[in-house]
Amino acid sequence: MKIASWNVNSLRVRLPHLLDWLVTSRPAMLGLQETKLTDDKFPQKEIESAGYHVVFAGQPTYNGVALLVDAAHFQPPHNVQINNPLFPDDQARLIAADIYATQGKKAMRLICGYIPNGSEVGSEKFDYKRRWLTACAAWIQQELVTHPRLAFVGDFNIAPDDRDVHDPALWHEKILCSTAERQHLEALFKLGLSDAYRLHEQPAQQYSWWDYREAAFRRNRGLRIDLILLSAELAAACTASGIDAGPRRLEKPSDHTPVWADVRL
DNA sequence: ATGGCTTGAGTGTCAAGA
Repeated sequence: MKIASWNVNSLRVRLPHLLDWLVTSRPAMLGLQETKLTDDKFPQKEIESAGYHVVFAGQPTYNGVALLVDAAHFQPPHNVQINNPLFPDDQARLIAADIYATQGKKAMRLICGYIPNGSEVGSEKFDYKRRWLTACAAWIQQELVTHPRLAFVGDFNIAPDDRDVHDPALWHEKILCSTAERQHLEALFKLGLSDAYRLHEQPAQQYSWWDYREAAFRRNRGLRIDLILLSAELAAACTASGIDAGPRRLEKPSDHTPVWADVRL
């Protein structure tokens, strides 16, 4: 069963890419970020026609997250939580749900997050990112108490270490790569979550995001900032993980590409 | 080099992303 995450950078523009990817990759569960749609404009029918249950939380212009679950194997999401109950936020950045198999067995708690970008180290938005991440860790800690099988997927807007950066010198202590941001990620690891990508051997220089400018994708000047974090129980059941750069090669792509982990459920 | 693309909003041009 494939668990995946994709920052689509406008679901209105990227819907054809998403529908194609659902057919070719058939993820069991998928978290989307940057849908950039209000809920009245969400393409629910198109996604349901592709065989997926979907829940979503949007706002005008920015942010927006969604969870897709394969309707052939799972019930519609239960106990849907939008945003962090410990952190009042007018930005739509988190959605969580309990996922049950059609036979009734609980599969996991699935959380999709669009972590703030932070703009620039030391800026007001950077401060928001840090407060957001502190509250996020407190909430995840609570969630793990009741949900030992937990997957937290999303655009974390943090490259875990220098292996995840095309040019570590260029990005040294810059936004997405600063020590402070990496410590927030470490705090999530200390709660017992693992970066699914690093559970398995991986080719060097694989990234999940490339700037639209200066032919960054062609030159593979990217960062790995889209992650699948698994609780210990799910990490033990993770058989493979990777990044699918295929959608980044299409016409009018998202600047992010899907990341995935295979988990025995 | 603070640009360089892309999106949404909205019709001129800017904010925001990473």
